[in-house]
Amino acid sequence: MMPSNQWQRARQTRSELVIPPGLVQTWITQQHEVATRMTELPYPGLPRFVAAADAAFSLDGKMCVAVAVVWDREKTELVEHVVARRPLEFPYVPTFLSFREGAALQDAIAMLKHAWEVICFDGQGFAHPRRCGIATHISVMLDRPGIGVGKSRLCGQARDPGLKAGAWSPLIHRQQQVGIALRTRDGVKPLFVSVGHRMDIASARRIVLACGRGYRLPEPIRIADRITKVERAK
DNA sequence: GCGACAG
DNA sequence: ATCTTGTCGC
Repeated sequence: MMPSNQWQRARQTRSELVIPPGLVQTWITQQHEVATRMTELPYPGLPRFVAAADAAFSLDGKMCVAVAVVWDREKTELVEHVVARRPLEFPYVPTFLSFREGAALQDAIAMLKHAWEVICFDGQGFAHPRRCGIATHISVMLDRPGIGVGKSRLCGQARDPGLKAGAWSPLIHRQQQVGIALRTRDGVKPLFVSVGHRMDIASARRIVLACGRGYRLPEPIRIADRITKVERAK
């Protein structure tokens, strides 16, 4: 049967993966339901143990390789990292990233033995058309504080923040602030930070900056990203 | 109908 | 995300 959506047709040639007819509608329903359960509240102080989760593909492109780490912000050192693998079932379709990578990421997070207080994700949280990016989706499932850290924008518009590290500007989507564009390093492209769950944007900004070690990405995500590229070869 | 579109 | 060469700047 021919794919019904243009984006599905465009992607399947390269990915070989197809989304069964009707599944997208149930995904949209799930996202609305999960968004309903998200809570926004200030996170007091700064967490000592910050987790992060990131994913990559195996070299043959058939597996999702997920890495979760726990980083000690006070000692600025990695205390744990774990790896989980799952077959890729769906192609990448904008706004449905969590259905492609979410299961593997949750497997990895569940493997962590060390305690953590906040978790950072590579992708949007509230800054999503249905306010349910991967950071919100997984954080709500875990019912733990989470932050979305995107390297690029999914939706909304933001003025370019000042050039100095720490500068930021609100990210607005449909008259609503959904996150911020945050300059984490002088002169480099800003990050798009948004709330995942049990968090507010001021706290998220504070925490992301507190995890910075002079690079664009906060250290826990940068470390997870690096491990991910080593593990995909195995 | 057209353009935009996390990883 | 992944592929992929040289190039610019500290």
